[in-house]
Amino acid sequence: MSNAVDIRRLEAVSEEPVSRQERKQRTRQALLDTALDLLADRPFATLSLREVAKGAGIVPTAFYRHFASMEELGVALVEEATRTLRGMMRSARTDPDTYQGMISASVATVHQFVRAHEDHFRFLTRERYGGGPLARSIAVELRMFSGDLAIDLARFAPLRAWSTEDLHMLADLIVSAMITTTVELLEARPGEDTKITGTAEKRLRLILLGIPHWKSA
Amino acid sequence: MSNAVDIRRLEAVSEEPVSRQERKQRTRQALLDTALDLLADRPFATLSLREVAKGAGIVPTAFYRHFASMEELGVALVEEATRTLRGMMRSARTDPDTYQGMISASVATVHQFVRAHEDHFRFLTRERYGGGPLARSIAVELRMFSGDLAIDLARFAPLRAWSTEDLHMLADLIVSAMITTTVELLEARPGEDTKITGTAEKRLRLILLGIPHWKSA
DNA sequence: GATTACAGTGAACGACTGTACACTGAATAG
DNA sequence: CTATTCAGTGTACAGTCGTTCACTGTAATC
Repeated sequence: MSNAVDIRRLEAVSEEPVSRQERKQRTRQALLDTALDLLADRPFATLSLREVAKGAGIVPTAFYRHFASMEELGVALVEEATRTLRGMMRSARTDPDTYQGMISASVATVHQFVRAHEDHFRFLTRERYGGGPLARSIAVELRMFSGDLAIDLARFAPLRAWSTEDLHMLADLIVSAMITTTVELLEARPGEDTKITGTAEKRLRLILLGIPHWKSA
Repeated sequence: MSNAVDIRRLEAVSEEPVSRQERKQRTRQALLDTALDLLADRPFATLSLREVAKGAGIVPTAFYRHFASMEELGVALVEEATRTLRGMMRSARTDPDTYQGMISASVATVHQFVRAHEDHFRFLTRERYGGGPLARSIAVELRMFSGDLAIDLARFAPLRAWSTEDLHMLADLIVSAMITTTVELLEARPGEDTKITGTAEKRLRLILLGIPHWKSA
């Protein structure tokens, strides 16, 4: 659980001199980590400044040395999580080999990233639809994600003739299918992963099957 | 805004004698309506018992005459909202005419129901991924919804040979596309509706285009 | 070596939270 | 007509909340 803090506190043991900047940055990260921990089973709006501060091992008033408000902490969290998201996008960009190869590679990438950064993805999927100010900035980020995907898709031979509008429609459809998969993975009990990724691949295959027969009207 | 209460309070004007049961049921409904109002821009977990009670025109302690806790109020809200959802499902069940007719009719039904019950759909989409105990019961309800859709789909000629597993995969895909559309409608600025429903129809068309060429794996 | 900058401290505040308890008054039951 | 039921009242209490303010001790600067 929230033991990240205690580990961090051990830095006194290692003999390397820690600059003030480094110390500050570590506390800041401890705040972010604590918040992410607490977010495992609650929406962001229910976090209190005091409990985040306590979890990070500082007194409530010291919180303000790092963020002007909880909302600002939330924005930083969105940035951290979307960095992971962009990393995933970068990993998934692969040479258009076969349809099937591309599908299973993409699903595998999503699977791997979700499992390696569960808290980031949980945060993003939770707060995306949660209302509040974070939802808006996450929506912007997801739109960029979808836009990038549309650009990638445009390079595929069967899609070269598609209008940008249709490409965005397709990209949105793929993204929302992937979000569904992400949520399923986050809610899965152990051992259900292969079933979920299998269904995810089927969904993508079905979508891509329609592409050759598409007429925009 | 939250004037539902005041309207309700006018019942004293109408001369019909109101039984005690009726009065109680009205207050209960006022609590639900107030909560739904407050949920317009905040997650459920941030609602306080006191403000819901105040909005319904009763003192905080009287809240307990109707619900044992806010969570129980939330469960009642899920029931109310899913009643709307089932109503939509019933309306959308139409004779399998043409593909295109079925698609535009379904999208039109979703559009109409979302606009007529924005607060219910906002509540469902927000809390579905919001964590907490409500998310689970909403997930159960959505799975039933998806299951019903799978059964309906099985009646279509091109889908008669499909395995139940594949039918569920297809139903889930359609449901998540529809949820995306719902969220888009709820976030839309006035005038964007036709663009959104247009895209929604395209998404469904693309999905259905793949069906004739499907081979299970 | 003296001075400054600043991350973290600790007490105090007013506002708000859920809930316990004893109550009132009117619709209902006998 | 009397007794009971029960939705709603009002007070009170112990917690938690965000934020204020004056402070301390040490790393960084001159």
